[in-house]
Amino acid sequence: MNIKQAMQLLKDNGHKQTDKRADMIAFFARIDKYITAKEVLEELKNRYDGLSFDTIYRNLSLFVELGILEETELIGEKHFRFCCQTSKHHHHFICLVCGKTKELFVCPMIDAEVNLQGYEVTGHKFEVYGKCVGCC
Amino acid sequence: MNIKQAMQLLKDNGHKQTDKRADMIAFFARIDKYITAKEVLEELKNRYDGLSFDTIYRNLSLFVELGILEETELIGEKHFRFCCQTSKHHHHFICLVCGKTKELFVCPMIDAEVNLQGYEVTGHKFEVYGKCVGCC
DNA sequence: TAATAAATCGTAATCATTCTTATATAGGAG
DNA sequence: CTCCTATATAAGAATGATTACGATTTATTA
Repeated sequence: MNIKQAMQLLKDNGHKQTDKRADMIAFFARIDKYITAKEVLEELKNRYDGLSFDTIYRNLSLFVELGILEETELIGEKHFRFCCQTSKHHHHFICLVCGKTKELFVCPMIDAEVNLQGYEVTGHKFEVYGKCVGCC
Repeated sequence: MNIKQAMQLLKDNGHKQTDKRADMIAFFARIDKYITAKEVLEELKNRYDGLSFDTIYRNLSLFVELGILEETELIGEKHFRFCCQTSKHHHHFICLVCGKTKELFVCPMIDAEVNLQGYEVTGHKFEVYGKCVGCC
């Protein structure tokens, strides 16, 4: 994912390209790690006086829905990050201190599905948690 | 994990063996799937008038801490299940309709760790989601 | 430029979970 | 068996994240 693509996705799905959305997307592209809704709010509050968190939350879900952001639950709170550029299927190591990630290209799904005949598989999650090199 | 073991773990760690704890543990052993705190509360409320949800929550975290229960976040809510008898490291397919699980004995961690030199790995999660045979 | 559908604000409401304080109880010491 | 003390519990308030809502504003396009 990149900024242009993301803005285009909004338009293509009948959504408006507002300054706040552009700023949110630019922020995610720049920071490139998992952050909370609160962190997004803090960042944008500087530029937009009286910014409502309803706006942040609504846009976060919209972005996830459109495939602009990916979402995961860390320590009881939703975290979001800009979808990777990498087109190949992969998973993440996630630093629980700073939220930075590292792509992991191993995936056990092919092996797992052999044992799931008759089951309807709708998704899977493989995440490795710890401290990144910078946070150790 | 089994009921006897669980009760013994309480005693060994200086906790009291109350009727409510015994009932919670028995319930988890019997139902054998992922359930929410609310479902535990509903079950025990029949037997204990004026049961506080604080009691449920406190005991749930205690049980997780002692390794009696395992915990995961499904659809924005914590779910708990009795730890499997199986001693071998494994993961789960989880039915998002009924909470039932199926053990999966593939794990990508060995392969993943090769790419995580210099990182401190503290945990990992591999879960497959969908509908079980009974819920399809 | 006007019309309109979508976005935003401000705030209230909700939902799961945790905290607090007073009371009750399990389990060990005597 | 009885008392003592640390632990557990009840009741409800408090918290923190998230969602909902009616009124207002704004981006788009015709």
